[in-house]
Amino acid sequence: MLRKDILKKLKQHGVLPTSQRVEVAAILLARPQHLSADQIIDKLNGRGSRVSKATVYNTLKIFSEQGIVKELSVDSRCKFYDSTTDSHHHFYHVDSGQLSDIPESQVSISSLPPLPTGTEQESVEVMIRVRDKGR
Amino acid sequence: MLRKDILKKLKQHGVLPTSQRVEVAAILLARPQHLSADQIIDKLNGRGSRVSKATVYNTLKIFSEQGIVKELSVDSRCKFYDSTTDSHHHFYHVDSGQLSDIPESQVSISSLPPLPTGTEQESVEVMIRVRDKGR
DNA sequence: GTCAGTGCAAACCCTTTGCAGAAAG
DNA sequence: CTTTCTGCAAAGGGTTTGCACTGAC
Repeated sequence: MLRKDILKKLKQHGVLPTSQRVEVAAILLARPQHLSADQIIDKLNGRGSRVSKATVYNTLKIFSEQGIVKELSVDSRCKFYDSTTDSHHHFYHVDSGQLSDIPESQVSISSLPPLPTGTEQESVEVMIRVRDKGR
Repeated sequence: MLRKDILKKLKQHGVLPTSQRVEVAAILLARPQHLSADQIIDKLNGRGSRVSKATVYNTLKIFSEQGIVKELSVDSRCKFYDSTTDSHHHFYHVDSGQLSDIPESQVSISSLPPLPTGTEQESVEVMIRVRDKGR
């Protein structure tokens, strides 16, 4: 994603594009991926950017509140931030903790239960947990 | 669940049924439900049981390792322990953080993607996120 | 100038660990 | 008796908060 498009995206979502926010966005939005705050901090350090830990956390919180990224709670140890905000499904590799996307089109659900009274559906997500063969 | 059946269940899973473990099991296995460690501690205190925080955590860890309960990571703030260990699906009420079960039979998935090479399926779980209507 | 964003460290919360004492087989 | 479990307090790891400083409009 080009810097120009990142600036546009942040503004579209009502987020002031400060240099630190653009740096975080440039890493996370580079491709469809799932990164933890920690992984993002490592990547920032790797490219010589100086963004403090707290700012990364604050930025990710703002991004997910504004719908720029999607927060995932798969592992109770840490949150993951998904650069793909559309509804989609995931493989979760339990041995490595690695998440990967499954396009919505590759899963079809033919029946669902009625929703609890007074609620409306926000999303339906399928998680396929996999492990290394023959463990 | 009767105390006698709890003792049996713990033994079946190779867990020594100490009094603290039986107390924790009695609360969690009372009905199909999802409780956090904290909620269990509150309930123990409420009924006047004296089980330390660390012991509750250690006990829950042992229970989930031995398949007596199922550990769920829905909320990154805390783990939930599910008294239903069979494969099943969940509603997640995003406003309240409340989880509820969906029997496996009420969801049918008609197509799934191929698994990543070298992996085997551990489980397929559907999470339906719902929110209060007209928020 | 004013208001929002940043950096740092300290605070926080849930969970795990270490160790001495207690209990189970 | 030996091994395992318990309780407490302290450590741990990820995340959030408070506050002075900096920077944007």
